[in-house]
Amino acid sequence: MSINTDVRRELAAAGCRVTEQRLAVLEALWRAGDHPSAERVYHVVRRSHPTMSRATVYRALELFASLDVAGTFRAADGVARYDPDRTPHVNFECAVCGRVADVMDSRLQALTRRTADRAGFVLGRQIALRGTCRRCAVARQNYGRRKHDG
Amino acid sequence: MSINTDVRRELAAAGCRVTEQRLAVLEALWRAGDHPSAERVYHVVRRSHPTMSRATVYRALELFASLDVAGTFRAADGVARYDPDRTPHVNFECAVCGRVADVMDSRLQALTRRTADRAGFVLGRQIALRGTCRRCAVARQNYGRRKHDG
DNA sequence: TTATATGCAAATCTTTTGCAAGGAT
DNA sequence: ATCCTTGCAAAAGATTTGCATATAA
Repeated sequence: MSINTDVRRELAAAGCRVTEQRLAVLEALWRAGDHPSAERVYHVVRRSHPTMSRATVYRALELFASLDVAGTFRAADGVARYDPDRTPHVNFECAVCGRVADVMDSRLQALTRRTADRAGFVLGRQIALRGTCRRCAVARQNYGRRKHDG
Repeated sequence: MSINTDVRRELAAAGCRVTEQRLAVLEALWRAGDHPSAERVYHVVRRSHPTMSRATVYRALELFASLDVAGTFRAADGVARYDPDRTPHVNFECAVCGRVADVMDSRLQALTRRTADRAGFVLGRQIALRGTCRRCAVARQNYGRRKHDG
């Protein structure tokens, strides 16, 4: 049971058609590596499907996200990012540079889910935490408090 | 020492000028209530300053965020939100409707910060967790798995 | 006085949408 | 045969930017 097979099943269950384009977007999402934007997926998919349009890529990614075949979140710059990895894990997102670190920590996951539950929230498979990566934190320490650069 | 005074100091320390507009945006940010967008702050500030431009509001909010006078994050819809509350707390953000629940949980905060530290991340005063609020989770259960609505 | 901030309008950038043609079931 | 998808181009919506003018320090 490949991912491909799983997705075919998901699509069928949702009454959606299995098209060449959707499968290509899915593959590109995996190939694209680390939490790619729609634009990045578009460029990767273009290598094998030079005529595919942006609209199709955007629509496929949105469909995958709605079916929970892919995860999605907005980076600090407002651009949507997609994540094909549906294993439960914690994402630390850097609010400055956008870098994302995947962390498996079952204790954090358990406590987080319990607290969310008390607050009336349900967390998805991916738990997202926004912060600043050490590199950006250091850079900010050195230059940040001096002067706002207009 | 009012917030106003604090911000005057912050601005001065950064070499930025204290203007009528910036103070008005700050006040509107507090008045606007729950995690407003720039557009919302603009409308609130307009009530007292009918000639102020959107650009000024956007610039002021960005400045406040960069000085850590306000918190900022992107809602699921890609729109920037601002938060004047700089007390350490956890924000649960609903990825579907955008609702945000503020939670004070020192144990979660402590564990989260410790884990972040191990992953090479520094968390800000606000820790953001993305999930689905119960209302949206229930709605999804009822309608979600049926058919993707084009 | 002098660098910084504002207002306006235009530009930019991501994402969405209407519609006719193509394709899956 | 039917209804979903695609591609294209235009639209939409948020945010940013260039520039002349106004203003805080």
